[in-house]
Amino acid sequence: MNITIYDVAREANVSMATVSRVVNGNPNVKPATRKKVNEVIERLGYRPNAVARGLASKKTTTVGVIIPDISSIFYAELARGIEDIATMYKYNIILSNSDANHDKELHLIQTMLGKQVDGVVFMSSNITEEHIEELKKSPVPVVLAGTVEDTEQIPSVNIDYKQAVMDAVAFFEGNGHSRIALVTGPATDAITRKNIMPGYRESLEKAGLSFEEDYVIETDFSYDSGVEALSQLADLDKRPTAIYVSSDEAALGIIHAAYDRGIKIPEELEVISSDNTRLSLMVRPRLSTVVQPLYDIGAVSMRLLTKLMNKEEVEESSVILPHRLELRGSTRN
Amino acid sequence: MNITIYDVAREANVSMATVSRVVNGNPNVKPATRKKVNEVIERLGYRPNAVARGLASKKTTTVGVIIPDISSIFYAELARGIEDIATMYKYNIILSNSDANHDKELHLIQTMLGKQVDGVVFMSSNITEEHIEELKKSPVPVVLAGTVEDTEQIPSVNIDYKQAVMDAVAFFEGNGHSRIALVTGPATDAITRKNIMPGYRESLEKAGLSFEEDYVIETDFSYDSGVEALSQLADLDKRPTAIYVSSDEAALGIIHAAYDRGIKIPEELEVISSDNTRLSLMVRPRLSTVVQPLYDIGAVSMRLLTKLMNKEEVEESSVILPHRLELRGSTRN
DNA sequence: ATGAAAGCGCTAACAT
DNA sequence: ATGTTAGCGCTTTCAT
Repeated sequence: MNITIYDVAREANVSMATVSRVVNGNPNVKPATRKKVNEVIERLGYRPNAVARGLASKKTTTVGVIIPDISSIFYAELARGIEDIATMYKYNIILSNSDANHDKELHLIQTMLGKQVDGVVFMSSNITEEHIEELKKSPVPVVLAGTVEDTEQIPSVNIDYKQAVMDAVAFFEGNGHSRIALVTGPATDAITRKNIMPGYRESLEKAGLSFEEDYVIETDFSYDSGVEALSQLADLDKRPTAIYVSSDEAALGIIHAAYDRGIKIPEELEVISSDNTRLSLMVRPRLSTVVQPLYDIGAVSMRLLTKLMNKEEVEESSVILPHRLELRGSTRN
Repeated sequence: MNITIYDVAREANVSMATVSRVVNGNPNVKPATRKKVNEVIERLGYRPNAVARGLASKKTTTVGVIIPDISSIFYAELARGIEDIATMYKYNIILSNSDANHDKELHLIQTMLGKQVDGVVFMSSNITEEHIEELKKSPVPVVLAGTVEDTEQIPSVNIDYKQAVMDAVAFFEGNGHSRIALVTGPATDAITRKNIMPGYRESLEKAGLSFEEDYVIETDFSYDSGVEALSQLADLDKRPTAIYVSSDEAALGIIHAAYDRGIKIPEELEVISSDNTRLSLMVRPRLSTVVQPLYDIGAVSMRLLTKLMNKEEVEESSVILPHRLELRGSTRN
């Protein structure tokens, strides 16, 4: 049997209410009493039971984090930002991988709510109506991190993904390219579908360039799919001279596949990647990238969630963080 | 106010005990009753309160995971293994980053135990006596994942790190090298100190090679420190012709720094790395590595923990998983 | 400043 | 097969 507040109360000759006050830093305790109680706590090695506390107070100081895959470098950085801010505000995190699976996501939401989390940070590559309905029904606040949801019914933190692509394509155009390819994520990825693709088409149009079906390759963001993408692109009659890739890992695949084929980067092919994970520095030439502040997206999401949990007013619940182009060796600058 | 078991009981004209039985799949319920109760549960959208359940049953189906840094590729893979098996056994995970900080680790253990986790998976680069004492005092089982603790007082899952180095050095020796360098982690890293270093020295001795102070470089496992390590090594009068690196990320730094200096790999310099994270495939030439089954270490740790939590007998609580050498482009095979 | 007592929502005997 | 009841270890009024 563990030491309870009751044991402490008895040993210290006070009521459990007083022990509770001491433990919770309630000022209405005589210093002498406080001291005595603290001594007993120390001596007995009393450790408050957070579950009992949670039941009585209806607060668990725990937030749920639903993430597609923690072993992905991209999401791991987001998660780190989330966790750091959570810790700062004395929250713990229940972390679960969804593998971007629709049903798992829905199920995890239920599990988290069942565990009485005080809030949820939700990451997904594709939010459906069903998700939104579920999330809106949540008795505790939910924040989407790096996850788009057009209707803006759920608070979220993102960058302007569309503008990011447009910046990259504009850069390519400025460098005189007319054959600009796009290596994206899968069509199931909402950001790909709703932001990247439209941004790409729009900027081509703006530049007076025609859209070429062949210049768009869908990947699963992986290194291997990047390798494969380059090989498709390189085999084209009119091989593209610039590629925007929406994941660093795939970009590494592209760089290496180009290397294997003797295609010189950036002389014969310029590459701009997205994300700017540490991976972008772990390749030669180093990747020019759109800087997505992943850690910050996580951190700001969690910060926003703390405000929501605290019922503070938030001026804007759809936060757009700034992005920028970081030019390194994979482009001619 | 949320729907409680009591609301369901009233609506279904049964006692709360029956509702509890239905929810928990207790067979002692008439099918008709079960059906009725389930309908009410569905209609009311009843969701059991895990906190109340935890208080009453003294089980939270939650385990604590203390990890140095989830954004490190190495640990993220371990974490994924842990989480997958946890999910398989219906546990959730409270995940916290310790930054390998001694006090934070100790504090996190307390926090987790306060939250009444049913068990803990602990990862650390350096376990002290104090850790062991704390961990032994834990009322719930603890398993160390990828974390060495000589006294074997705490169950753990690892590979034979010493033998791994020795295998690598033996391979180098077989390839005719006599100038074999070691790029390790920091001296604060227990595996470095107690396994890697002794393994390195021992295999040199075995091979009749003398130990050269200059051939050992400590890093913080990072890419940049790998770059720096190579530059130190390359500047030596007797430049080493083979390097064993105990982290993939640092190994990439080494490969690229060598490339920048025009040192040909594997012709002029052979490199074997550790870990075998996906990083090892994201570089040219691809890294030959000691395969550390990171995901499996995590998975087996969690599996072991479930047995311990379940009070099952475990034959061996210090599990050593097999490792092997995977030879790729960074060595002459 | 301190204590008494009523829950929080559930599980787990124990009855029936 | 179902109901009754006593906790689980706290927080939180409400008294004093």
